[in-house]
Amino acid sequence: MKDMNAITIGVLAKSANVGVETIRFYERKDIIQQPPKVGGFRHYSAEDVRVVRLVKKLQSIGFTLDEIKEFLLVNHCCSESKQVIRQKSLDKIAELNQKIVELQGAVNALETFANTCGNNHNEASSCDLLDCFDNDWECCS
Amino acid sequence: MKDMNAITIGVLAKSANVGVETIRFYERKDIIQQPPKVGGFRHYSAEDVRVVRLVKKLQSIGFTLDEIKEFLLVNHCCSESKQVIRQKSLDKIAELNQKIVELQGAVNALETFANTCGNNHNEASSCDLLDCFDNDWECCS
DNA sequence: CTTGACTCCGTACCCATGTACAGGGTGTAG
DNA sequence: CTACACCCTGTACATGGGTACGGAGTCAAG
Repeated sequence: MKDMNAITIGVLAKSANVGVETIRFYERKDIIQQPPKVGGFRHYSAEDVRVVRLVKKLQSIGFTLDEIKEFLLVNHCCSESKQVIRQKSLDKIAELNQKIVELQGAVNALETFANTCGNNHNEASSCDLLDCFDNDWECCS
Repeated sequence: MKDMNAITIGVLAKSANVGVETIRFYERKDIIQQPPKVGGFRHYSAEDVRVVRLVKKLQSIGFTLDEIKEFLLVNHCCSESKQVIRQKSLDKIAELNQKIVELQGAVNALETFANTCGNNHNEASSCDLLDCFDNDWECCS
């Protein structure tokens, strides 16, 4: 008798909007734990869906899979480990804030570019990408 | 008689903070133009330094090399092409603004995490990454 | 004229992050 | 029973963005 509410790998993949192969890939890489198997099939919990979604979220804000692995590993651990991950969080916050500044600079540069260059038909406009981006904001990596 | 101020590939690489191989790689990929050669050696201009730096800047704010290539190609072109790149700039601005919002959400989540979880010695603290990130902000990719 | 730092080209290799089979098993609906 | 959708393991391939290496040429200083 099959539990129709069972979260199989396909269901998990769909819920987290990734491919089935990606889930298996994450398990091979120890980013997520392989769940217990029922009849040879992986049997996930609702929490696993949240975990995979978190992985994608962290990835989209610039974490590598290795960093994500570390965060997830330490997350459920004892408090001395938590101090480690707390520091990493603070570092990451600084990094993200730096990135936000950088992106804001890029938005400004692109706006200048779009306004002064693409917006008119003056072929001799002196503005080009180099000039628009040649301000004093720096890229961080 | 060698011009000691000549910008060789090594000088360019150092000025732009990349490897020599990276420059050659960019030339193979037509991201930057191969400069005239003097005695068989590539001979760059000051503008080339700006170009390579721009490439790294654009890359760091999320452009792929293909996108960068396109931007650089169209940049010096006639005005109908400029309308194309102008639209692409506007699209990119929207994308970056979206990313800024996302990063800001991430900063908030990480701050919550750092404050409520790593900051005390309460092992039973219910807070974990999942909870901190489980708000309604979405990741865009 | 030799040595050392630099360059050339071409090709092969590397890492991160997946994606795609091949060849098989399982479970339920018709 | 058979078809079908799904799952398994293992391995190979793909893509973006470099990085390294072999074997050879160039130049200026000692």
